[in-house]
Amino acid sequence: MRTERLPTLEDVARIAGVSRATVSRVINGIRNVDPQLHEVVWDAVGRTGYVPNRLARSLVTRRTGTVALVVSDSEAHDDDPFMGRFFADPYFGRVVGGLMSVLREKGVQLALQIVGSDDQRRRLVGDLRNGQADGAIVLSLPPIDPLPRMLTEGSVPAVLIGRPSEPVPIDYVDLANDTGATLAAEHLLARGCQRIAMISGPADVPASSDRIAGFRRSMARRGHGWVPTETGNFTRDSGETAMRALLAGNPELDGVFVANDLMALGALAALREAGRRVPEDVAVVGFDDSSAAVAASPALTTVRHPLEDMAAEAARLLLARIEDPAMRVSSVIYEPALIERDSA
Amino acid sequence: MRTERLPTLEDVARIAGVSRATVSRVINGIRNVDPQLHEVVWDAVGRTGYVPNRLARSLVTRRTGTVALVVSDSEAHDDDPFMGRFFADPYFGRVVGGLMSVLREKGVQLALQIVGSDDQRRRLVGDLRNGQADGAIVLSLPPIDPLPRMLTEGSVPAVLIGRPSEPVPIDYVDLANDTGATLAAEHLLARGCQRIAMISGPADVPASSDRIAGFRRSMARRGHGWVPTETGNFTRDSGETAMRALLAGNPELDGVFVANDLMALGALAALREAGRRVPEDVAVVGFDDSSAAVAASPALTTVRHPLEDMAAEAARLLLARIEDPAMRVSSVIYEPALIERDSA
DNA sequence: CGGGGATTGGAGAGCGCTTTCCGAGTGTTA
DNA sequence: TAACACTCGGAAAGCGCTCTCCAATCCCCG
Repeated sequence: MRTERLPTLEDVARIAGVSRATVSRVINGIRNVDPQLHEVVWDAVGRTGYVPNRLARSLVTRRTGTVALVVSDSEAHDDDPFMGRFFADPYFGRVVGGLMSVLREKGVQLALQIVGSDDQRRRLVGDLRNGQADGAIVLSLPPIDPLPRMLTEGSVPAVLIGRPSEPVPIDYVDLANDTGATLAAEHLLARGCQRIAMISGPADVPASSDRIAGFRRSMARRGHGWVPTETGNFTRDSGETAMRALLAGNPELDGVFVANDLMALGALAALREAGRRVPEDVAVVGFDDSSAAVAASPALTTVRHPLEDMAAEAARLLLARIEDPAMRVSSVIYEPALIERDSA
Repeated sequence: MRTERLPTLEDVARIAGVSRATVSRVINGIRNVDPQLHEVVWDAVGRTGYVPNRLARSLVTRRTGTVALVVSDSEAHDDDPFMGRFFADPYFGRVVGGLMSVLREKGVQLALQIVGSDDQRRRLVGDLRNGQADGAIVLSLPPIDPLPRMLTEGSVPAVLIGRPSEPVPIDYVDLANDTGATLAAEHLLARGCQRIAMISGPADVPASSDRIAGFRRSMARRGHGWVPTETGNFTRDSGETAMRALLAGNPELDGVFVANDLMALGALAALREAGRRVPEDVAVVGFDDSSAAVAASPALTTVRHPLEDMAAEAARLLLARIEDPAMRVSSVIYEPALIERDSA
């Protein structure tokens, strides 16, 4: 590869017969530059094929036009298949899609960052403070995560998707998970289900515990003080396993709320295997309204989680905070809705 | 937000009582520095909480430690829902997961770039040449895409996932799509299917046309010179529509090869709706072995597309090319395998 | 026709880092 | 002890850009 040097501002300036400063002004549209010169400069830019060097520009402006999408994972179990699962999960894609829908038109780039250890988190915050990116959208996976606090302490503009596990003055967007669970409970009850069980996610992550709490509370209010529950980890297989366990312990069950669609898919398989018809014998309500819900058969009745919208809102919030770091800390909570299909 | 200036190399040097150059050497582990000084410097780094500024470093080293994941789309239909679909598709996540599995341990970042117009492509190539990233992994969606050629002409290290639509001297990884289609054909034939149809993807994208060609060729060799075909666009809904059309024109059909799992899901729905049992009445073979395949009911017999592995290999290839730009252009073709499940 | 204000272009000082080039210090050999 | 080869740290020149000064030019009005 020839190291043919690329044209720089300097080159353009020489060709246009003006100073670097002038070219810079023209390119950035600053101040009134004599229209004649203006044209001469653009002409030179065209002839040289000049492209501004973003790195150099960022170094002085302290702006990169990039935001980081940080996935904060718990300690990596090394050759851990987890991240693979995470990326393949529709969750990740939906978030990226939502973010890009607003970032793209603003010409802002997205840089992906995975941190799995506190050391990596420290390094990340350091880089961010150094202006590696203008801000961060954070997807926090571990039950308790020091990252949000580190970010605020480093005064790095950041927005979480999902509420922080411990109270931290940081912007976030979240779903009213408890309301969603309530919707599911009421639907199951309204259908006439009598023996209702639940397949939950890990009890220690906020989104999951909110769903558990919301579901239990609603059921208790309607006289169901005890809800048989099995815990999964949001994967399809764990849903299948949980459903089998539930069936073994509660053969007479006629309704189940599954804390996400992927697990519901597994549950459906286990039910089919056990010869139960859905929804006739057992009604199933999922959560997320991911693409899996409509792919399932029967199509899943599920709680809609407007993840794309939430991610888009997170992006907007982040952009606003970057613009005005003194902005009041705010959070946006989305209301879920029940999507009725065939499984309940 | 206080603009408390972050410690720089200069500060560390002052505290350690040495010159900037020395600190730089210590930090980058260059040359033998007196072990004593070495320690003094690290101590100063620790005390100040110094973090090197990657931007500044990149500006001089011409290395960013970042590779771009470029999604080259056709002209955006503006408020086009397409990108949303694309990100939500398991395809995107699987690629990201595969890439990260390699990049992560090398400490290389991934920056996401979407280009929808030739203008954006030009700008992208310019930025890349300017060292915005060390190289690019390209996901090319349009039937004919000038990007690969632009990249090679700009001598930007790049690797395509999927072969280029027109011959360009560029590294790529691809799947032997035709072989995959052959696998599907033989399986259907071996099952004893007599009237076999196909739901293909858009005829103008390479991956899709290879599947069509491979399938037709294999069928022809076995005496089936004519294969009823409907074209979809790789979405679930298009698969459903295509299946209906196929059924309408060929009510007696007993086997169908669907060019990806998502469309197969739709086909399954259409078959169910038409009262056909799968696989008893109609055998269905999908393509990709995405998570949708196992989620489907009946679980899809499908052609495995090792996308994660391919993406990982693409990342390795890219890293190698960045290291040695003169490296011979190479391509890696993966062999698909038939995964037998319940639908055929 | 001269002076004040407004407008415009240029010089140059950085942004934070790497790296070449040197000179000074150390050890080795004849 | 002198000559030589090394080793090691520091000074300084950039990487490509922005932006603050400041000087030059222009216009308008008295």
